[in-house]
Amino acid sequence: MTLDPVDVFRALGHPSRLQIAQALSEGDSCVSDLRQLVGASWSTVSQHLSVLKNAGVVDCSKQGNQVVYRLALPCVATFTQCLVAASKGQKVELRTCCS
Amino acid sequence: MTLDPVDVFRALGHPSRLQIAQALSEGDSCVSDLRQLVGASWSTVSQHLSVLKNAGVVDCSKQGNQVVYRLALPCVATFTQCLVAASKGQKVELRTCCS
DNA sequence: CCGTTATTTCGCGAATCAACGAAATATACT
DNA sequence: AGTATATTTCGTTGATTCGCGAAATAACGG
Repeated sequence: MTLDPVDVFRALGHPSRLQIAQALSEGDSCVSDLRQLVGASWSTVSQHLSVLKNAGVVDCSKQGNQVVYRLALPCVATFTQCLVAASKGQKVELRTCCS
Repeated sequence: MTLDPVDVFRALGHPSRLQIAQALSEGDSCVSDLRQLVGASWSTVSQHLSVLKNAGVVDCSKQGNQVVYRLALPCVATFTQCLVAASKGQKVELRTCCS
């Protein structure tokens, strides 16, 4: 859990992992929901979540018999929105980053 | 030059490339300056610049016999600052992103 | 045109990453 | 304890990335 900026970028530099981060920006999720979202095997999704967690992008807690993941770096959501907007040629003003 | 968010993250997910992006946020540079900065061979630096350019993070123009690179996505600088601050446990308010 | 400087492209071996099934671990329920 | 569900870890195999030297390109000055 080093929170090295390079690790954050590398963690998000994969379609499934970015998709997971974007989903978590809308609310916490358990692994099965995320598994359905990205459409990969349990082990693959778990590995992706591990990468995101080690980079400090997400963290998790156990609730009952399932593990709930949440976005630990909200600025990732705003930055990604910014990139998505930029890819459509739009300009975006973002008030806050990092919380 | 797809400007796919995943490509942006992947491009920045390498120490040398992030270093280049951060340097360019302070001002434009030619390739030799960037080569000295990251301390790699010409071919390696050129390849890194190519990755950044294809992702839409930087662009370049020829001035005389040298190629000058500039940061095409200013929000990368603010987001990276945000991550650096977060890694030190600080909170940061950023007014604007993307321009 | 020729040499020089600046940069990119090519090709390759070494290292890292990705995805998955199988096995292991954890937790809850009975 | 024993079973079922949820998730992670392990081992492997194929794909991708990294870094570099050598060769190719581009632009300038003589």
